Amino acid sequence: MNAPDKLPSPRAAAVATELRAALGRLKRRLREQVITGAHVGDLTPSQISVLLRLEKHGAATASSLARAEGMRPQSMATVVAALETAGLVRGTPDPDDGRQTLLSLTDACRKWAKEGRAAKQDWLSRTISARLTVREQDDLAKAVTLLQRLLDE
Amino acid sequence: MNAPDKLPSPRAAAVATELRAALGRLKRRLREQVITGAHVGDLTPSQISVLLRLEKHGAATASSLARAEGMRPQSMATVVAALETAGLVRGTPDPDDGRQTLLSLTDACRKWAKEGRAAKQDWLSRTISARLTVREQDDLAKAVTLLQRLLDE
DNA sequence: CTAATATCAGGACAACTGATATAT
DNA sequence: CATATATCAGTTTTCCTGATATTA
Repeated sequence: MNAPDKLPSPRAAAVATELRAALGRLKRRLREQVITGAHVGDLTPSQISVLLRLEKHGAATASSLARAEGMRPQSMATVVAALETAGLVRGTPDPDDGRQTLLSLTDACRKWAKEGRAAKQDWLSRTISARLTVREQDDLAKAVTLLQRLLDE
Repeated sequence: MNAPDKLPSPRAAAVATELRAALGRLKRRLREQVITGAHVGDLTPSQISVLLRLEKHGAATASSLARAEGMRPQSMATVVAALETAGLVRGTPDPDDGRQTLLSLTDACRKWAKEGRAAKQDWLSRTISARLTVREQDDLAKAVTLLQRLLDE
């Protein structure tokens, strides 16, 4: 992959700095949208992440989700509770292990995601679509996979 | 640029979703570092953003910084206060307008940034350097400028 | 008894809103 | 007086830690 340097290259440091700055601004912008817009499509990043994971890897317990997301089980419980009241996720007790509650997407959620209704009303999607060329959208997508690799440690 | 569609493309929606998810995880990881590590290099994204802006555009008031960052003046005041106690930023009263306090980087901050000492001890920089090829770092940098364009509205 | 899961209660942090003082 | 800046105080959100019950 890369030379196993102990010290980051100046380039890496610069990218990291700019990325941090952009991160803060993006976070504020997203929250702004969540608060002002009454759109269902504007879920918190944590909630989105959980839905995505359930869709990709199937049903899971709250604890395993918390581990996967690098979050405490108690925090994940809050996220899951929100998704349950929104009707996007459903919990069924595991017949084999009474401690666990298996979480899965509801049909309503699948339909909702498939139709893309959520995303289309979403500020970030709209902005990406409006201000970036298709080529640039590809670049951004590639960068996101790079980010995911960093986060999977 | 792009076709002025009212509805985002499916691609844009997908990128937005993944980006949101990555955002949440990255945010948690960064905070973790800020808390555990006593490194000076680990500032909050807001603080980084302010330093970057002062370096690029020169001295500014807290209010103008707040406008530029899309933040409330009161919130910015907290950020600035933290930077002042860290000795990275200094406020001098505007001789022409007694209401304003002009903020500028201290020499210590410039030196600190120039040496890159801050960034080199930083988790994000280290990880980018260690887990991404130089080519991929370029891709990431390009994507960050795209993000900045989105945020400048 | 030990380990894993779920849940309740309280705390820290960074943003927010509202209100007030001061200077132009 | 009207406007802009700075600041004080309280609220919200999302994560955190600690403690406790339940079940395998």
